[in-house]
Amino acid sequence: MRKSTLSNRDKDIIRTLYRYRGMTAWQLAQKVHNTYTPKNSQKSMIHNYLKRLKEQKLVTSKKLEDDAGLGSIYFLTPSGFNIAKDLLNIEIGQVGDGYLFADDFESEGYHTHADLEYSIYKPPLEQIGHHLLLIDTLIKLDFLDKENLIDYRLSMYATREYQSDKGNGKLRPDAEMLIDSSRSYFIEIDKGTEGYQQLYGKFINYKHYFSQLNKEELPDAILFITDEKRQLYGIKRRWTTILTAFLNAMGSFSARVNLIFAPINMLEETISLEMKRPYYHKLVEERIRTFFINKGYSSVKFFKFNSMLSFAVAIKGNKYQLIFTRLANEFESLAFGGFFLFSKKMHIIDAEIQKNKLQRLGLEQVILYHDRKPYLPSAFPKEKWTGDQQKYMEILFNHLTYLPLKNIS
DNA sequence: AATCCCGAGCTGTACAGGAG
DNA sequence: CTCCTGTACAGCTCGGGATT
Repeated sequence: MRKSTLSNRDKDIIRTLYRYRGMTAWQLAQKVHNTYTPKNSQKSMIHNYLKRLKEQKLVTSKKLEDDAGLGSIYFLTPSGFNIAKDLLNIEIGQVGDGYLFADDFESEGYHTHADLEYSIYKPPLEQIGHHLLLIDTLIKLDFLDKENLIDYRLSMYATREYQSDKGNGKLRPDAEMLIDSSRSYFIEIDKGTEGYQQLYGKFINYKHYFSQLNKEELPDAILFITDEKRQLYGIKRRWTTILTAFLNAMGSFSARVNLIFAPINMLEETISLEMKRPYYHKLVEERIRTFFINKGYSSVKFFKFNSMLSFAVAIKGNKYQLIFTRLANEFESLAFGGFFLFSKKMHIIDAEIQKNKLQRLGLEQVILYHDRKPYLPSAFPKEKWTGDQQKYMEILFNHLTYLPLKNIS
């Protein structure tokens, strides 16, 4: 007979279900066996344990509807939930920031887990597909080949309430990710169910939240993750809708906070670019410099407007060329948002440079890319643009050069 | 007290077969 | 076909008790 005490495996499974709320047997096998592709035997072992835990009424499950895939989602019952709190040494009323990485070597006085209510823990059964795509994304992050530290926390910890001049609000991203403990990203799972108006409302909420933060507190980006199927059909159309809603809603924040869109099967290269972005910025400067020196300019200088909006100036005699430059991934917004702000501030920038008795030749845009050429929508839904954006877009497409970051030799 | 032995329970593998 | 259950079993650990 099996004793009623829990084995280490049982405990591991309960802890994992506490951290990730609800998971499929496959996802659980990935985490518990610490491999991205569990073997059949490892999977069947998880089933064995899950069955026993279900008999002990610590775990329950719900069959998935067809649209969310086959199989079941497993999660803790209220009594399993309480046992998990014991196993994780969660004290009554404990507050934790929810970041998972430090969990295994928790230091004195620092807690990752919080004493949550069961109702907050219980996975959202009406949006199972959405939740499972989130868990897939997080597990994929775990198994990335990475030299940088990536940490994340789920929405139950990432939610924040705020007060802005537009009133009180609540921001509830699906998850939040940290690279190297400092660069922060909000993660949104996109099942394609939200239309333009809902997306616009979502970004307006982000804008209100951002508007009451200090500059240093702004995240690097909002990461939109979509499922794999979308890559085959309609990804560009979907991206254009999201991008338009973002640029219309965010105002000047679209020049500071990036919006990055990636189907889950492109997560590796997207995250890999994010990890190396600070390093790549140096390469960008070298690349731009040689590009313009080769075009006959005598020197190239780099500046930042308001300590954030970077641009370059190439000088030839007493004339200069103004250069807007960005490193961009296939689907991201910063090149657009940055260019909008740059266009608005251009007269100030010009006036500053012209103090040195220089005469402007023109404006040129150079967008650098690493793996994939950035996708620039050829047709934006014009009727949705607000203000001067249509005009700026047309300027952007004028004199636009793409440069690969790596020298193609 | 140190050593040895045994068995209970834990862990992992394998396979048959039911349900959908 | 996949997901899941039921079952069998081998290897291993660990603890209790007997033997030295």
